[in-house]
Amino acid sequence: MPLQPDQQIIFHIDMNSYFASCEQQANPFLRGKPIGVCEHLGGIIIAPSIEAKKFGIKTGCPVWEAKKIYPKIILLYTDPEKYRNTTARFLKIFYSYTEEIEKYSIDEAFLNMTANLRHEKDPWAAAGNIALEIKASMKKYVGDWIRCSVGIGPSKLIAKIASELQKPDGLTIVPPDKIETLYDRLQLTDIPGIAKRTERNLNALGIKTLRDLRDYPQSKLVAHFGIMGYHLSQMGRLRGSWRETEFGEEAPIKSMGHAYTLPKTTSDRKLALQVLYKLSEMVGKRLREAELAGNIIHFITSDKEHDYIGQRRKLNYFTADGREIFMEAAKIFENRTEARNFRLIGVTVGGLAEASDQQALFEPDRRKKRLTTALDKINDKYGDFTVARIPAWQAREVIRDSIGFGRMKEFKVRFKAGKN
DNA sequence: TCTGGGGTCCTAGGACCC
DNA sequence: TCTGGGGTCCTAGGACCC
Repeated sequence: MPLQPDQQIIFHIDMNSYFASCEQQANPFLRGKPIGVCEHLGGIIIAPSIEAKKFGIKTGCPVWEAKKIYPKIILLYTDPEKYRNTTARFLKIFYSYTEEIEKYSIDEAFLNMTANLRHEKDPWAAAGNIALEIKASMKKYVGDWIRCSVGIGPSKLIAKIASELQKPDGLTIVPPDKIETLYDRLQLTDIPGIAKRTERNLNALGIKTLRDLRDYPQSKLVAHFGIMGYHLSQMGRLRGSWRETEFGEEAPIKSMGHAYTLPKTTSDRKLALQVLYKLSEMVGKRLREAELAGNIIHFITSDKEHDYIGQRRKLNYFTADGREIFMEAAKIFENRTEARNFRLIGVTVGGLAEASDQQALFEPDRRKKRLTTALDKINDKYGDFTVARIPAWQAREVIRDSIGFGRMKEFKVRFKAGKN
């Protein structure tokens, strides 16, 4: 039966064990082997390969535990650029089918295929064939080891749920008349938007299954959860999803930040400030590259017990200057004297606007702008932190000592403002 | 050896304004 | 005499996603 005018066919395509697969694609030696991608060895496995998953190593498993489960696991550090390049390649394939794409994350996307299938006699079967075609193209142009699971349904929510049902290398089609069968297969936490916390709250109301949620009076959910109750009720009916955005529109970037987990918890405030300085410069650089500037500085730290302390402050100016970001974040840090032990340090800039729109507020000082541009050029050429400015305040020492911190190069270059 | 790093959205209270 | 009501902005924190 052809599609009704108001019906849609949405694909959700989700890469399997993405970061690990990219590594296996890049290096034949790793193929077919249990590997794990991590940020550092004291951390967690961000992406176990399909082979590692067979041993029971899951995403989020601490590295030491993974080693206990399978001592010969091959560990690799993340290589974001590699993953971004691979993503660009599979998106190119998707765009050859439709412009109506929502990039949901680095390894998944929604495709609105309605227009492609509108005139098919059996659009759902035809959808399956297109999915197989896309998979074949992926194998050919992206690589054998980048496998994906495709979910096809009448809405983003159903498509997303469908793609989860069969992994790896899956294909699951859920036409409208099959939605009902999902209730036998899904738990509350299989619905995107319902995680542990919400599940616990629902359980407290006697809601244990997705059917329970569907049959629970919406008015009672709203009375209990406020607007969330309405969304939960919709989720129980497998309708909508409040996080959905429009197809084809790039969502503007709202915040940009970096965080770093120290190898060990420390109470050394100076070290924490050094980390903060480096992170601030990294954020500033990214903002400038994106031609953005922001006016909200959000500093965050957590201790060994993962107790987070965060504080944000709105500035009366816009900035994309790492040094300014650092000084504002450091002010917040200095005020939070109750934070004594540090494991994680983070800084995020929000309230983003396009730098060109904010020119007057953003860089009132043209000399400073020239300086920033010149510094960026040098650092692009010779590596980050080849040159850095030292602010004339009490943290001068912090920044001076930061040169050489972590991956920074130990260059010290005298640099005068305005001469380049 | 004891849990990443990038984000988004929502809430709720207080300040402030008219 | 015994405390309006609506709106906006700001901020910290919670929950969730990949």
